[in-house]
Amino acid sequence: MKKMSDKQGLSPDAVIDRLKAKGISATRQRVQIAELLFAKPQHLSADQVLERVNREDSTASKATIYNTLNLFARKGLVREVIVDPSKVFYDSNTSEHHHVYNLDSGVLTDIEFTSINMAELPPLPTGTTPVTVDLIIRVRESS
Amino acid sequence: MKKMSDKQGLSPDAVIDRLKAKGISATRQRVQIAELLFAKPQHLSADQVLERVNREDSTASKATIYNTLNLFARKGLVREVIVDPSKVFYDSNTSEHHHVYNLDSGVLTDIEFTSINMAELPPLPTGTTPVTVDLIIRVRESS
DNA sequence: CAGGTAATCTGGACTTATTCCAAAACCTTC
DNA sequence: GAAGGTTTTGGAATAAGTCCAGATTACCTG
Ligand SMILES: [Mn+2]
Ligand SMILES: [Mn+2]
Ligand SMILES: [Zn+2]
Ligand SMILES: [Zn+2]
Repeated sequence: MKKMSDKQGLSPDAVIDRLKAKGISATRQRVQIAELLFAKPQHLSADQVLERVNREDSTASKATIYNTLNLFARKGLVREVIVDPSKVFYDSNTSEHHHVYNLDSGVLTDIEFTSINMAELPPLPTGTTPVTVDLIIRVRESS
Repeated sequence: MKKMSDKQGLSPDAVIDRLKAKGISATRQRVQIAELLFAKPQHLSADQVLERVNREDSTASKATIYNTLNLFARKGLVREVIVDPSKVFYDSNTSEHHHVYNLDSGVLTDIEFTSINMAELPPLPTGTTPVTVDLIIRVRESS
């Protein structure tokens, strides 16, 4: 009987393949971080990744967490979401979508790309090409 | 002959009125910061405000710059723009508009609100009300 | 397997935007 | 001009993120 990975999400092998597909060598630390991130679409800060990776048995240092998240972002495995001036969120949902940020709770939620009807981009400053388009709706608890 | 303010922009009195209209008492430091910001629509970091306010004669401390920018933001006189994880921009253009952020140069540019055709907002998480909607297009020099 | 080389990881120091604090300066009112 | 609230201020504190130089690990070749 094949053992499935603990939680839902990709099997370790699938994670390794995903890293290798981007030309990233699959070290122990990288695989662990990737397994955590790719388990489901989610938004985690570097601190949260550090805490969760080290919660169980093995460990990864703070420097490695940052190195790895930056590497993954550069390679397109995660998306950096800049909504809170005090920390960056790393988003394992790499499909096109937008965000709702709850200023009261700090919770970041996805919004379907299609539920926002945006015309094509306006003329950008000359000599520039778009890299990312982010729509962020900040909300408050409507007590 | 009425003396106009140095650069273009509101006269000192107009600035003071604008502060008072928001219930902000017009101290020397606040007026100076407001004069700088309201001179034209622009995007400045706290550091840039500190540097420019203190470049000329009088002074304001770092703590006061932050206090004042946070106060102005809370009162709606400036808009905080979160595009760079390393610093907040304060935007003296309070009309509805969007932003282009040049990742290479760090320059932040306005985009007409109307040039983006957005349908009404999608359903937000229940129990929340929208506060701000920000569209940010990150670009690179297309060398 | 062994040795050599490059890549990766790590603890801890460092940087830096922002906030915090308690004392000083300022304003307004009697 | 004393009282009392508000604002400012220098400097300390906080915390995300980066840097660094020395291990550790991975990979390659024979
Ligand atoms: Mn980064
Ligand atoms: Mn703020
Ligand atoms: Zn997301
Ligand atoms: Zn703007």
